Amino acid sequence: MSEHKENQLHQNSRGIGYLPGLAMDFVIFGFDQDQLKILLLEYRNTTLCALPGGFIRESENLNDAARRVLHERTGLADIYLDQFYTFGDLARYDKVPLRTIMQAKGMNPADDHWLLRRFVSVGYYALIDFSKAAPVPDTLSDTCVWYTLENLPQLMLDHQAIIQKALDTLRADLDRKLGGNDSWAAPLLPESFTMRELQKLYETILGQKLRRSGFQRKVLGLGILERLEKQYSGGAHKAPYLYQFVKGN
Amino acid sequence: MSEHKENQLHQNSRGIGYLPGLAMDFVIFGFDQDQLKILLLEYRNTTLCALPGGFIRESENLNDAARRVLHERTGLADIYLDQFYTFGDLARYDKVPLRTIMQAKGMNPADDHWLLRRFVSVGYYALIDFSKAAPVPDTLSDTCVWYTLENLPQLMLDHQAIIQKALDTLRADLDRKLGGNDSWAAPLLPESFTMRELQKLYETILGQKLRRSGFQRKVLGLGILERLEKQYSGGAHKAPYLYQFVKGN
DNA sequence: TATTATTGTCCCACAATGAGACAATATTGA
DNA sequence: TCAATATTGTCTCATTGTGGGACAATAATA
Repeated sequence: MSEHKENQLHQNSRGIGYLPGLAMDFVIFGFDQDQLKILLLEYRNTTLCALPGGFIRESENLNDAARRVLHERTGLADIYLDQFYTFGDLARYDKVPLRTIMQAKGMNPADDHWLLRRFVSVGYYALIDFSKAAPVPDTLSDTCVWYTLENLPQLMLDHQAIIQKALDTLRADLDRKLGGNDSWAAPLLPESFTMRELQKLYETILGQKLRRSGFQRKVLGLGILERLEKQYSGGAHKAPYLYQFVKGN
Repeated sequence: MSEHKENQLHQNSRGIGYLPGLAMDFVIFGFDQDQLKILLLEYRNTTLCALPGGFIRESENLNDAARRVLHERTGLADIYLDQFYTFGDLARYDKVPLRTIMQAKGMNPADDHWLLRRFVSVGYYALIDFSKAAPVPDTLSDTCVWYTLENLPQLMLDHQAIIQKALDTLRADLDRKLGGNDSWAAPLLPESFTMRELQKLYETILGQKLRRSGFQRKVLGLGILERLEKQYSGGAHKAPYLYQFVKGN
């Protein structure tokens, strides 16, 4: 829930107020070396990790706030961003780890400190270009770290469940998103890529192997790929074609 | 937005507080006479209609609040309920119609009255048994009225867009929901029904005609229907079988 | 120059789907 | 009483999509 954010007061020093009780959490996916990764925040002096999150300014659209926070955390703009669920269980909110973090930061918050009150959190997931991201931690956390999906650390609150839900949504929407003529996968891959790389991406997101011929047949049939010249530099085998997503349709 | 709810104060007379700035809106679907209908609230002395909505108590899970409000508005429990999107645009919130409604109720709210402030609203849609619902208006509205989808009146704020989004989600999820062994369609149909009725329901939700033989083949193949004896009472034609959803799986 | 790993393509069996044909049969009305 | 009518249950056929693998082509390596 991102209750850990850049300003320690609900009304920051420049007088910009945030909506009370409402937060956003981000599941930021990147793809590197055949692995799907997620950006997490770590807190020094604690073993706690959390999803990046943020708050909504009083005169800011919810989705604009999401883009703003994502830009602040990754340095990236024009991101593929999807709102997937809003988490509002009471049980999800546990004061203890938050207090631990704040105390590790030298704070001694009262029981009714706004950061310790209940939050409802809107979940977004984003697909970003791993190679272009320049992750920046927020003021409460110390580092941004990419974690592999299969190797996640202990997470704060219900962040594990949020990631699971994001992944479920991403998987369920994969095929439908492909049908559309929007190359959602573009940020996860280099400018041009081989069919194998694209298939690996699919397999990693879906968590299952796909058959080579079937995958090629299907994805080429969609007409979203443009075939380039071959690449003569790979391994000890026939050179694969390079592809890129057809632009601007 | 549902900023129009049972208590005029954010802290009601019994001292139960609500989360500030957060609301829920409901797109309540019913099915009657081959038509998909939506439950709307009307305000006397105004031409305004709105979706039913509600607020979340300070110590209440978000999804519990949704079930509670739905029960208050329809008298029904154990409802099929799906959270589909959270609406947080500034533009969606317009004070003018709300003030009109409150004034029609004899109120004269100050500019910073809590009901006139910005709300973020979590959208839910529900599928309910039209014949068993006993709609009850809230304190700000005067009547509950079922409207046909194709014949919606002018709606407050962004409620038209909320309905559209709910419908899009419902359509997109139809087939996936079928795959699961949960008979989501049950509340929309009588206890037992003919294949034609089920097909009509599908066609109405999807907004398109389906082929008879294909529909039968597909839906029977799912194994979610139990065939009963024939019904001898219909029109001037061969009697159709009756079906019901197989229970408890 | 032979080996090796991987690629591009093709093939076949089978399942799913689109579109329709046709006999069966309650009710209606002559 | 019985033909007409509207609808139903089922079947067929062509077309398309999918699972699973075969096979030759070929860039690097040994």
